[in-house]
Amino acid sequence: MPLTLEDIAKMAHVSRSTVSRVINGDTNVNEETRKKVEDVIRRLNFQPNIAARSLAAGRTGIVGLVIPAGVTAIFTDPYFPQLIQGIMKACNASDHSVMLWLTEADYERRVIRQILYGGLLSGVIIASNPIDDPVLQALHKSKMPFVLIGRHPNLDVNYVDVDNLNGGQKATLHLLRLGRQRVATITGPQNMIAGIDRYQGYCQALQAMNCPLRPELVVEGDFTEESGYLGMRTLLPHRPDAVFVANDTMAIGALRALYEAGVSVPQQVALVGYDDMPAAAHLNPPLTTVRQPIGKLGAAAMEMLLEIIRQPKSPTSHRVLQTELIVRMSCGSS
Amino acid sequence: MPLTLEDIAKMAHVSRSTVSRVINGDTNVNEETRKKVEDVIRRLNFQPNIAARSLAAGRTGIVGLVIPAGVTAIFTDPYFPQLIQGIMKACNASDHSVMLWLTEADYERRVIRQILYGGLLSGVIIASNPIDDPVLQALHKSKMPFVLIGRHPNLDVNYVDVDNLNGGQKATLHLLRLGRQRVATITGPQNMIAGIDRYQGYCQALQAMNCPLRPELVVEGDFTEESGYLGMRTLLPHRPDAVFVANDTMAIGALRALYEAGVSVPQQVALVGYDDMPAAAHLNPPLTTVRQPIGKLGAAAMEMLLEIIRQPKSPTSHRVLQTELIVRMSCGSS
DNA sequence: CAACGGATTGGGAGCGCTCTCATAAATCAT
DNA sequence: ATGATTTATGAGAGCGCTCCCAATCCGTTG
Repeated sequence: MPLTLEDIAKMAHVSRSTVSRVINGDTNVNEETRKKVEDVIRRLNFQPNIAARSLAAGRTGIVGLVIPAGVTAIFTDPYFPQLIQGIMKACNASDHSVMLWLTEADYERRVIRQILYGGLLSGVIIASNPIDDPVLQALHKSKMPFVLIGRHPNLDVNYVDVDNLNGGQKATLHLLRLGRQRVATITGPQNMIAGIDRYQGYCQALQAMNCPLRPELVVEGDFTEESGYLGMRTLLPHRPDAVFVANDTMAIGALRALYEAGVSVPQQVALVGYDDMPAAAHLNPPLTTVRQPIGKLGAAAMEMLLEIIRQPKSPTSHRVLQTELIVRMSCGSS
Repeated sequence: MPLTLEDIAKMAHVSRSTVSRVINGDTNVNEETRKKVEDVIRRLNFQPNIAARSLAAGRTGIVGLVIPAGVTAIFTDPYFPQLIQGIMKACNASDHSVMLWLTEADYERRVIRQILYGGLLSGVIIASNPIDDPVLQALHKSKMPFVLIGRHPNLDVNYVDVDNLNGGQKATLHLLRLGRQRVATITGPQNMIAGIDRYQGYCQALQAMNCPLRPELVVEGDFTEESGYLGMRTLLPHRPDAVFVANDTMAIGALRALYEAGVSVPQQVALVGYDDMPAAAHLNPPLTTVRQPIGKLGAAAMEMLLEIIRQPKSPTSHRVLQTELIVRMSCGSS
């Protein structure tokens, strides 16, 4: 039913080869012939069979996007959709398509196999939250071009990231400069680089201001609302007067705990979040937070991947985007 | 570099055909032979080339997921990730893969071409928000198996949906039964079926309770926070004592408008939202809302699609999931 | 004992495309 | 005018798989 190269060739009175040349932009085609063929293609709405092309040529114009499904937090805040949107924009612009893989542990081996040996992908973008993600490991050992979203502490891989260290630092410094004495933090999971880096930023800010790092003012969360709520309850007895929460979703949970405990924000406890999710501006009080350019991050990843596919042997490349502190009322600065 | 059927065949001392049979679960294989072949496959981590299989057999095990990118609201609340997650779960379980397409208007024609003529897809799930989505139209005219998420008022197509009419009805009735006299609504866009149905539910509830439908108590939003805020400001002069807001994101906006105007919730104005997004429980006051089983909806869509792929000529099938009213404080019922 | 049938297996064709090579036509240098 | 080079096109092979048909083997049956 669908048309083939041969059909187009017949209609344009040329050979299959010539049609192929036209489609792939080969320069060795007579201008007139090209016009003729392009005409037929447009008129019949012809689309070359992707599978056949893939088989014959090896390249496919399809990139994989791998997201670990274990991270439930990803599905409660808009990080993930924004990321995808950024990637897809860049994809559309470069005439590529995306295959999506949510890797649940049960299917991990299959996913790896399909990605590496299925022969369908030109490259992969992997939003690898856990540092020791098996898919990442497999990818790293293979020669499949790929880009990691979020830097990796040990592996020498291509990545794009936001400057989480600096972001955590900015947030904490802001609270410190406002005169807060006991600045606590609810961190992200310490097996994810974003969680680690934001926490390191917190530590460095304390150091820079000559404040002691009090272990009782540090609790680890996992980016979920629930863990923010519990974290805040753990923190409360130690009387913090400010908290840097490593993402907005946890900040919402923290806010709930504070509200229940009758603690006023920002008077008694100031709060700074991270992400600037849309709801942040509309919390009560509006949340001061660190904004990260998530859409841009996705687009940057895609651009980098295309570059790597084009130039497979180039040295690993990194791209780090900056964050911005959005001051609202929860930090009590105004 | 990657292995082929032929390689496996050689190692197992059988023919390419036999290996193919084993892989595809053909019963006409000697038990012993099967074991032997499966062994080699497992040992070498062999994965048949998807492109080649697709080319030879026509079927691919890949389904397309089409989401119109125009709908910005999709990216501010977790509807979309939850949907994807539901679909992917069903996909993993059935050994299928997903290609993702966000259709921006600029690339619509290309997307349609690739989906229909690329030869790579076994079927398509389309979350068609606008009723007159061109991709939907094209799909409907083609013989590509597809399932629509959200029913369609005119087209006879396969779909899964939640019972938005009933949901809107339940929410409105709840307010009415609480004794509210002037129940307003901020609707979703009236070119999306979800927006339409929830509004119809509102109308039917009024009717059932013999309340007049007052046009000044109805404003149309577009599912964004901003439109909820503006909608509420439009409504305020007409002194509603309750509002059914067609999604939680708009409810957050409405809440902000009420807060700014110094109107107390739920004392002066009661509020019910729709979606039960995770933040809903943590707003101030916690939001009464209609919960829909989004993940299940995605899984149901995938299951239906698999069914249709298997039985292409069966009559169109529909599946409607029910909603649940989650009562919290914003409706003032307790 | 020849003919027969089912259970297994192997081989060939072909899916629609790209790529290399051969050919033909056109251009250039000598 | 002849050979050499460039430009434009076509033909054939082959990517890795599935599917169909033929071949083989074995146990049955008349």
